Amino acid sequence: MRTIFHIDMNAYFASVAQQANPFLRNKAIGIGGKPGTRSIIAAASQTAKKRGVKTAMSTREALARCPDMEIIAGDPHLYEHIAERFLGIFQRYTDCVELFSIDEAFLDVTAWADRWGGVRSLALRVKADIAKEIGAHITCSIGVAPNKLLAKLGSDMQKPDGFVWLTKKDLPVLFAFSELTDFLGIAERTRRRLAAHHIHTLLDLHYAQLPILTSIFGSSTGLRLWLLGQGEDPSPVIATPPPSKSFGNSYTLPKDSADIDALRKTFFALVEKATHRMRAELFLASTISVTVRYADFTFHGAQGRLGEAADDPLTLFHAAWTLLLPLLHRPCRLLGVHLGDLRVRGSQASIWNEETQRKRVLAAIDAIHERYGKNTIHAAATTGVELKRHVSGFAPR
DNA sequence: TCTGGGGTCCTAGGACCC
DNA sequence: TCTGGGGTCCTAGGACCC
Repeated sequence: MRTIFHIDMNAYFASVAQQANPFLRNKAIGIGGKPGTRSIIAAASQTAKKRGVKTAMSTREALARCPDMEIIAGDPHLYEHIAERFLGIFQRYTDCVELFSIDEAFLDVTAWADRWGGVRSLALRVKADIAKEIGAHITCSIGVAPNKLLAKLGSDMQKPDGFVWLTKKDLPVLFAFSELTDFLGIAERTRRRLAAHHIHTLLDLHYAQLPILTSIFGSSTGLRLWLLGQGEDPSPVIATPPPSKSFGNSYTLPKDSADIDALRKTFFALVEKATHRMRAELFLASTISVTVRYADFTFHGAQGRLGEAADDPLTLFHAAWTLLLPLLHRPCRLLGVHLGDLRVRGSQASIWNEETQRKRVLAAIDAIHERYGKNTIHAAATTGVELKRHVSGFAPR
């Protein structure tokens, strides 16, 4: 039997803001985009939550419910920096820590809990370390269970600053009092599909036959759901983060637009951003995909394979734009680009001067962005003059 | 003046090959 | 005139997570 911790930082982005700025403490704050930018609340303080603000609510609706809520811009670098620090704390207590997201982690403490005086004592130590070293305004909820699925359920059961220890013996009670969607991996669509087959509760799922579930959902998802119905989750805690598989950026326009020139500029900036992040991790992309969300909220996309893996924004932009252009026949709400099928950039020096020169130019652009910010240097292609020539040279597959 | 942005994984269906 | 089946790759889209 394994002993798994799931540690969830409470209202993480909002707590970080309140930890950093004492004036924000005990106030209704929400982390989100500027009002007027069709943004949502990524995190809300406890005070704001009490007033009806929920995570992922549109900023507009949140302000309607809580007019004096202060909207604070997110600070991704700070979140990452603090996440590294609590990762460091967790790693003192076990060698098996999986960072599940920026504010959550799974710990496999099977071999370690006794060494730290047992499960409860270990949980208290972790909480104490966070309070002492990161700040008393950043708290966490800890769920403990024999697998990740139940540990995650446990951390959700008591917020903020919770501690819930679940064992197999608790399953009948859990199944009787939880909703299907309380479990990791079941959201609204799956709930509806299950309901269409007369599976409405966790007990229904518990008694559902595996062949039925696989016939509805396919072998992989069907098996996962069946295991979920048994309270089982064999997935291990994976301590080494897997390499990135894609880099993407998307942007919701302040207003729906069909203005090709304006869309091109916006899109170029997106490709540049994704490319820059990819280059920073020394990858080249072999596939490129684009997405559009229209005013009616439907998504459409296209993808293509590059003749040769690339990492420079111009090549990638020209490829992406060729794919995107046919999709821009009606007003767009969102544009997105994803770079995928990544390969590691080789270190071999090019024998061609032109290639070396190109790489130097790109390195210089990266350095300028790094030092002076993202908007300091742009390709002439954004003016549209050189663009046509390049675009005609690319054939999507 | 409804509904973000970063990801991962899965599935369905078609093309193509043997 | 009819016509299997398996495998792989590719694309598009869906579902889910925080």
